[in-house]
Amino acid sequence: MASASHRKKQPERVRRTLLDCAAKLALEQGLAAMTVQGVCHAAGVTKGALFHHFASKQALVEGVVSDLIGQLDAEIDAAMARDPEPYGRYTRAYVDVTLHDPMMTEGGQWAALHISILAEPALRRIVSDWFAERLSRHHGTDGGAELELVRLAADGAWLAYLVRDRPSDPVPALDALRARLVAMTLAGRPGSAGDDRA
Amino acid sequence: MASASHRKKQPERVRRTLLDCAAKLALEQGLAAMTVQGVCHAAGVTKGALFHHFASKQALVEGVVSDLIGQLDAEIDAAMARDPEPYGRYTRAYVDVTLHDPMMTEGGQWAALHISILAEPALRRIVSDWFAERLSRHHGTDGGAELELVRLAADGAWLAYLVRDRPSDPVPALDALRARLVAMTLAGRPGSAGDDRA
DNA sequence: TGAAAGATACCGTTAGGTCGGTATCATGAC
DNA sequence: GTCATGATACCGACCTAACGGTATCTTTCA
Repeated sequence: MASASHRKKQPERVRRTLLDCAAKLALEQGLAAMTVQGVCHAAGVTKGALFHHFASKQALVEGVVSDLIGQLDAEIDAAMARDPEPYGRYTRAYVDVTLHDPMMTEGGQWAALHISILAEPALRRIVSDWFAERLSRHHGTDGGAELELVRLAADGAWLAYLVRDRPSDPVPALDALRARLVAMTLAGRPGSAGDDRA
Repeated sequence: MASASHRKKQPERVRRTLLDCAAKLALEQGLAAMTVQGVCHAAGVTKGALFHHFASKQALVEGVVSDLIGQLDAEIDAAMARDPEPYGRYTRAYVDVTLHDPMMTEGGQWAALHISILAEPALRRIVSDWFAERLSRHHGTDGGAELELVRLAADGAWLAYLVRDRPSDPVPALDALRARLVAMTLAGRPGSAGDDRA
């Protein structure tokens, strides 16, 4: 809040603060409502500083998105590391992370941001590329049709919990759904009975 | 295009034209890029006319959204009327309509608009209410957990085809997925074998 | 001292919205 | 019929505000 003038200069820290504040504002009201003035004010810095660190608003936003995706990426990696079963490992991690409580319940704010991201073509590209890369990387273990169905359902659930802007429902059957989806990934594995993978 | 001044006044027609042009522009470039000036120009009227028919831009946009939802609603009703099997009738119609080719392939333009709609809280409310109403109406025939899963997967597929901004893929396995989802709705019906509805 | 970091003041654009005016329409009286 | 009259439909110039971005000047650090 206080002016950062006659203070010890910490460029990296300011840059991080800018990124964090931008993410926070975007989370609260969506990307469209996020203004550079607002970010500067939240970060206790002036526009001069912001435009010193980021060439444009677009650059700032892309930085935020990359951060977010990196975070998601890391969480998925962590979830995969805890899973002994190779078949469908990525899909399970994906379901686990995207349908994890903090992601959904915490104000449902992630929603606004994610949607805003998808609304902008340039940012959509980033997400799209990440998805494609991740998918091709695990094609060997997660290429089955039933696994794709599971991931689609997870996306749909994410979307559904996103659309209901009434946070009255305390995320009702989310855990049940997650368990069911995880079970589906295991039911289709090679050593299992119902083996109908395409 | 020509000025509608010394012309026979047709308020309803102008209103409709405004709505249609707004929808078209929103489809082409997303809601955020849709400007009242643009709509007026496309409709061959001035801002005075627009703000005479709609109290604000928000009102115009809400009108567009309501129109769109009404259209979707009608398509679903039509699909349901063609379906003899009561169990899961709504879910099948939902899958059929949302994953229908024109909705997806046609320039992928619906995507931009739908996403824009979901990005704005006020509009999200409209969609949310419609969903809730429709769901509660068919709770008797479409309340099963496996049907919910099918609808979620349809939503996920819709989202997936929406995110890929590369229209290079000619909607690959869409028909297969649709068939699979429809089959799932029929497999779980009372007279069938796998009867595990909750 | 000179380059990086940040502040302050300013600009050009563009958007949604307003406002007074004008043309057209629906009436009812005569 | 037609003519006054009030309401509706529409025009078009103007307003205001906020946004992203720039230019320049000051402070801090190595």
